[in-house]
Amino acid sequence: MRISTRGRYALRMMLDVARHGGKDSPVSLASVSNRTGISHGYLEQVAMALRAARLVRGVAGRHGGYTLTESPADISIRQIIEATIGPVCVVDCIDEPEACPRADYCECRVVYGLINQRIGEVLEDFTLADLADPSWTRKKGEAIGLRLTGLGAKN
Amino acid sequence: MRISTRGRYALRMMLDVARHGGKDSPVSLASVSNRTGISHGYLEQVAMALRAARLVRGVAGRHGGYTLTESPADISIRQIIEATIGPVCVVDCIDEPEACPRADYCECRVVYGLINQRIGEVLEDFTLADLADPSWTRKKGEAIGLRLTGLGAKN
DNA sequence: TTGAAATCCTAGTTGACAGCTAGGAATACT
DNA sequence: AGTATTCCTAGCTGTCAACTAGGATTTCAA
Repeated sequence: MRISTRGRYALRMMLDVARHGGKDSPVSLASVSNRTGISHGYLEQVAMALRAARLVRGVAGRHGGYTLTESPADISIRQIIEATIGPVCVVDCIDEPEACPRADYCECRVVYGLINQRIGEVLEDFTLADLADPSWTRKKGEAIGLRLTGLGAKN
Repeated sequence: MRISTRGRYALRMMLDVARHGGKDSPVSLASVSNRTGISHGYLEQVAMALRAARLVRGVAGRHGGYTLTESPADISIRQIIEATIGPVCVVDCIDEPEACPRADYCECRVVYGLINQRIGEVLEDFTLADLADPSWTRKKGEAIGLRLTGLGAKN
């Protein structure tokens, strides 16, 4: 029941690109790496996945880097996560009933389906723009009782 | 983002015990193994975790087995899952801010917290009694668009 | 009192995969 | 020509899920 670092790095990277880049000013992975502390090599792999999903555009060569293909308000967290770690699917039998011979009459599958749906909802409901907005983050953070002292202090 | 087989087996076992056992008629792992197809040896490990969490009581010796310590309506899915795979925690930084130096000002953490909360809610809201009830299962299954033909046909 | 059927407990095995690193293209600006 | 970037593939390593194996202990019944 974990979100892999790959998916989390993708979120960090997208947030960084949203903040430090513009339509015609790509953000280099070297700078993302500096700010986030994620290794350049690993970032490349994450970036490739994001590019394949058309969430970012790569600009090779000097002064190159990555730009968002859409406005942050139009990029859901779900798109970012699924681009890097695949479809949200807590158990194979949800998407592929044939994966489990018990699928046809399995009560547990309903529970897994419910969980899957809820996770999808959260991911779908929020966008990169929400994440980038300190007031949103603070509000939501308080709502679930997270201690967050220095919001937006870095990166 | 997966639910491990360990947790799923626990759910299957508890459902099986709820259905085939009574207060004074324990269900043996051999019979659970026969009905569910889960190996006896692995079931033992799952059962030990459930026992440690006081969800089942073990009765050694001939005609022994396991009984539920409470009525199915009083056992939440969450208790079963957490007994076997630990606390629901999609990312370490939620429960232990010190696990990540960025925790204090990390926007992503809010998203993870939200996801974590929702997962917990589903798990908390439903009980073993719900799962054991075919009408509940059918209703919820339809609500999320799952194809379920032979509900309750086996086990 | 012996044996069968059960839980109880620990240790070891195996394969997969997350999470990287390394190294070398190709590309584009100065 | 040189430098800073993306682009792409291959390999490495440790961890962990998912078992298997084997034995000790408990209980009951013939």
